[in-house]
Amino acid sequence: MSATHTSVLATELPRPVPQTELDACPVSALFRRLGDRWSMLVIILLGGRTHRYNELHRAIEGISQRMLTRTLRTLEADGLVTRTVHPTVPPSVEYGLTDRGRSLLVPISALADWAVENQNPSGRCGT
Amino acid sequence: MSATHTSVLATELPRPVPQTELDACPVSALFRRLGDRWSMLVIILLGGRTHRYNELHRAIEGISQRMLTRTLRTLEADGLVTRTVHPTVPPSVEYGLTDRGRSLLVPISALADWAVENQNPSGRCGT
DNA sequence: CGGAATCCTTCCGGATACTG
DNA sequence: CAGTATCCGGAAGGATTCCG
Repeated sequence: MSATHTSVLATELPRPVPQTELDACPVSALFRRLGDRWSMLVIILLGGRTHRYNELHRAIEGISQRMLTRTLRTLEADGLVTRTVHPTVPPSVEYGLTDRGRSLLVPISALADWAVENQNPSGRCGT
Repeated sequence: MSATHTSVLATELPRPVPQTELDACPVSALFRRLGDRWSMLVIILLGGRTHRYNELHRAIEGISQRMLTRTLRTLEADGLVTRTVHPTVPPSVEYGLTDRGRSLLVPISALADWAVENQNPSGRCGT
């Protein structure tokens, strides 16, 4: 295919973003991933026990159906959350943490301890 | 002050968001706070040694001046980063971590270990 | 009950230009 | 050198409606 042409009309991108090693930082990527509005709250709630969809919806209080579904689906795709559909009528869907999800709770709780001691006062998670 | 009037032309907000206990979760708030595009990278870089402004600007490569300044100022306001102005000419500004900032690196590194083992392969931070 | 689809607003963050 | 000021596009996320 005409080899390495590097013509003036270059096909290469006009430097959209040089993230060659930006998101290569794993902990930065993880913070970005879980730093959205709801992911951490869902993980912490599911860390206690499994929850059904509407159970999460009421427990979090303020999340929209749209965002609850999106958050759960993304966490599932990341291998942190399990989704179990019970084919009853009406349907029942139960969410929980995977082994990886539970293993994440360990460093999370270390960070939580730091947050409680160093940041805002009166901190509870609503669990 | 005409007591609790609650007039029809109420001055109160139309329910902006019921975050009574949403951001009350300290670890969720911390993730939100550090889950932006640049904060973690800046913290990690400053964890190695102090840096001058343009030093950070070149090291991160992709951050705009606007966001670098904003990120540093917010981290400073949170008591995680120090800002030292040397009144030379041309001016020189040095950034570093506070004691609190360094203490944060401990639980961060635990999370970093988890991220390296469980998430994306080939992870380095560019330090 | 547990969503999906659509619309609409807010805000994060990049690009650019200028300054002490 | 170390910022500030302004403009602007895209992504995040809420509200509402409809569906199996």
